[in-house]
Amino acid sequence: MTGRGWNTVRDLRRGSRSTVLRRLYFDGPLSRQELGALTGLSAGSVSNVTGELLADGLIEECGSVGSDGGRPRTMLRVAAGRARLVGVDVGETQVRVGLFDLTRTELAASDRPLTDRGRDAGHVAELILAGLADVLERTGTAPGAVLGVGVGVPGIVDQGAPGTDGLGVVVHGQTVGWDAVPLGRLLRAGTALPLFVDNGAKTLGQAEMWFGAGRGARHAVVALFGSGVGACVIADGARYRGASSSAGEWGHTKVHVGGRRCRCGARGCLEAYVGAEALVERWGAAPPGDEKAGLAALLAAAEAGEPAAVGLLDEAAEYLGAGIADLVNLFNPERIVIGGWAGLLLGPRLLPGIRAAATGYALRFPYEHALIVLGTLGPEAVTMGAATLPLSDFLDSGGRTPDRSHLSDASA
Amino acid sequence: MTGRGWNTVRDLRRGSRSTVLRRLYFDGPLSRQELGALTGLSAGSVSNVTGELLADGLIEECGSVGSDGGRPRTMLRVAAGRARLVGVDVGETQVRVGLFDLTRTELAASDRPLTDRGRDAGHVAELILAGLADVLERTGTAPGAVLGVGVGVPGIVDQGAPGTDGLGVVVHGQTVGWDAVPLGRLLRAGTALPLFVDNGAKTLGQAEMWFGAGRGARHAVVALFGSGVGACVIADGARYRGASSSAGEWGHTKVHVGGRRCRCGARGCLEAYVGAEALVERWGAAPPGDEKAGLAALLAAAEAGEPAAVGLLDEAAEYLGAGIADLVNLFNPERIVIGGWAGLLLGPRLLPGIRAAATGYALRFPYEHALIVLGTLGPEAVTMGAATLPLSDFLDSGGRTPDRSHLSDASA
DNA sequence: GCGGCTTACTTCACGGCGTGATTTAAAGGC
DNA sequence: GCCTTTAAATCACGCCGTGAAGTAAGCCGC
Repeated sequence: MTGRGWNTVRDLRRGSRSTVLRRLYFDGPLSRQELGALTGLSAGSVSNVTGELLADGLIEECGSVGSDGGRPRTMLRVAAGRARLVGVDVGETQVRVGLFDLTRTELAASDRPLTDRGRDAGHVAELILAGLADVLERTGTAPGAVLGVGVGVPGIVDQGAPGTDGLGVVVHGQTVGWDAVPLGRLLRAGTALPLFVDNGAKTLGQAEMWFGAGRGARHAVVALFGSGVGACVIADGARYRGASSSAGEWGHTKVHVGGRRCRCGARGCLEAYVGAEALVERWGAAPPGDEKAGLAALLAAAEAGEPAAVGLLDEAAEYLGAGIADLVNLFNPERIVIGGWAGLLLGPRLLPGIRAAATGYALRFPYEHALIVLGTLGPEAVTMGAATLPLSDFLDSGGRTPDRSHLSDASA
Repeated sequence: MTGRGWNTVRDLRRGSRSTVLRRLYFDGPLSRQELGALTGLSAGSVSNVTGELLADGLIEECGSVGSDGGRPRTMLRVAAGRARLVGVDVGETQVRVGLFDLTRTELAASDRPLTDRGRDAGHVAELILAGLADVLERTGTAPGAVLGVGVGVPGIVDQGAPGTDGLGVVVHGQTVGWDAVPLGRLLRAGTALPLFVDNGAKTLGQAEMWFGAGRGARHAVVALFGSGVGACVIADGARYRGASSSAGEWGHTKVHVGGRRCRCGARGCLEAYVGAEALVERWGAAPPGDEKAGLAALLAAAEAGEPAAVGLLDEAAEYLGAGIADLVNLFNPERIVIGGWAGLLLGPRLLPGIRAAATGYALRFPYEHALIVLGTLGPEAVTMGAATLPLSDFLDSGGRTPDRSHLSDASA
């Protein structure tokens, strides 16, 4: 433990650069003037810092707007083309690799279906590396232009010792049969790019917070409703990770002590009642195999008024409302975003029921301060969310382009 | 929004002073040498900062220890007598005001029973102010020597606009019938001292974290088990408050959707199964009136092997274990501390059952990183916890003794 | 179409910061 | 009594953000 690592005047500068860069990234083109008001920096410092960022090519001027008879404001924005980001979604049926510019425009993507070796981590690592090489080559992107590779995976991600550049990352994915898979090491063997690995649900949540329904909230919970149920907690503007990066396992909250058995082994988990897998299984009338098709069929049956389906969905709304009430009581967020592919599908139908149930189950005071909304991003946002991992690092560092000259000849 | 308020070199100094002061406060006497290693500051800066703090009288030298043939280290510690703190516990039957020195030695205390006007906030404010004047007078403490008054109250505390020095504090206490009580304004009318108000459970949790079973943990949850059930969440070393300061309402987590009715109006809350009030009521064999005596009687009956009592407590352990599993899954803490007066009473008996239940209900990975322990502080720690509120402000500010010259003639 | 006005931005002297090298202080060992 | 060892103080240096003063670049009234 070495204090808080905020000791030197140099850190002050890094902080200023980071603040300015973040503002420009999220709040679009801004003049130096506005930047000063927004960041609390003096006009002199803003000039100084923006001058540096301009010289580094990280930001650029983009026109000017008149100002009431005075000198017009020169607008500044992040230079989109300066660097690129890679996001990877390790899903249940495929591995998707996306290449983005800094303003999250997708330049290329590569989908590779998981074969039956899908549970083999080495195979997954190969697919990731192949997809990475593919998108880099197709877009003619030099490895040095890539800020980093963010990977969203199923399961709990143990970040290992800090400062090892992702090398110590270990993944525990009970549902895909990964037990302490050293994904960091597997990937590091094939690329020298900076690596950032996190749980896929968390990267989707991050995307929803940065670009979707969570924008602007400082305290929020993104509830992810898919085959299972998870959550991504944002406390004071930052992902809340907990002691070992596994915070937010909402799906295994107990809603019926001693109740229905869950795939995690315990009884009475929320997931055992409202997870897509559980819903389809409990309905029993869906063609087996394709979970998404099954859930869509369940929804269609409910829309058609079939009592069993209606009852199941009403019950799911009730349980989700109770689960969300727990989140409201415990985290006191200003916003709850319902995302995930199942949330996207069932959300419009379930939302009124969820709100009604949550109203009854949550404490009045925190509930009055919380807004329950549906996510606005589709499932393809997982890659984008994964790409926010290196992006976040980039913004935190104030736009340091790390010295990666060793990459010039190393292949990606 | 004005950036992060960490802009000037002056803030850097404040940060250094704060870091050094915190270290000295929590990790006892330290030499400048050790201080450097622990804070990450260079030897020069440590000398500089400690010199300043010595000149301000905030710290003092206390002997020296030899060092292997070299110049001996001069030890430094916080000067206990330099300033004083007041902590107030607004309980269900009395108001307790405690005066402490900086090292939390209690110099004086004043208990005032709540009359039947206990639900009247104005009356409570009068008792607090009377107790405050009492302890100050008995110890001959000048108001200017008091860093601030921390008050722990039942209910949810809305801090109001920041920077108003507690003036905007409003308390919503459903259980004591307080609806939007402007406690800040009521107290400000009687004292000019800095005010800090928070939920009593949270102040007790803070005390447990600083001086009790939570010491040293960065991520922890203090589960408070009393008449009702609450929790104090510590994320990354700091109290997690949420959007409107009401985070941690663990007692109303749903353990049985649609189950037993809770005093909050909802059904199936944890509190309705394991709160002391609920336990005594469900047992039915206790003399009415005194809840603590009733719970003690229940415990005695269980120790004597009476089946109804044993069953009730076993069930409570099961529910508490499930509730703690929820906390482990959602917050991923490294430690869970069970506190509160009922926790103090029943803890030793319930702990094995709680651990067994939590093992089964929590996910394996986060549970392996979490330790469930009993609190070590008695209920009188609420006042001490309340006193940590001004203390925390003092340490954060790097030991600024705020300019309160206007207090010299103002009575407390 | 020219001087004044308004607004945006840049420049710069200043005080303050932490660092790291150097110097001074204070012990023990021989 | 001198050398070694360790702790702490001192100081020049480079860098920071501020705030005041100066400059750039448009409008407006005449």
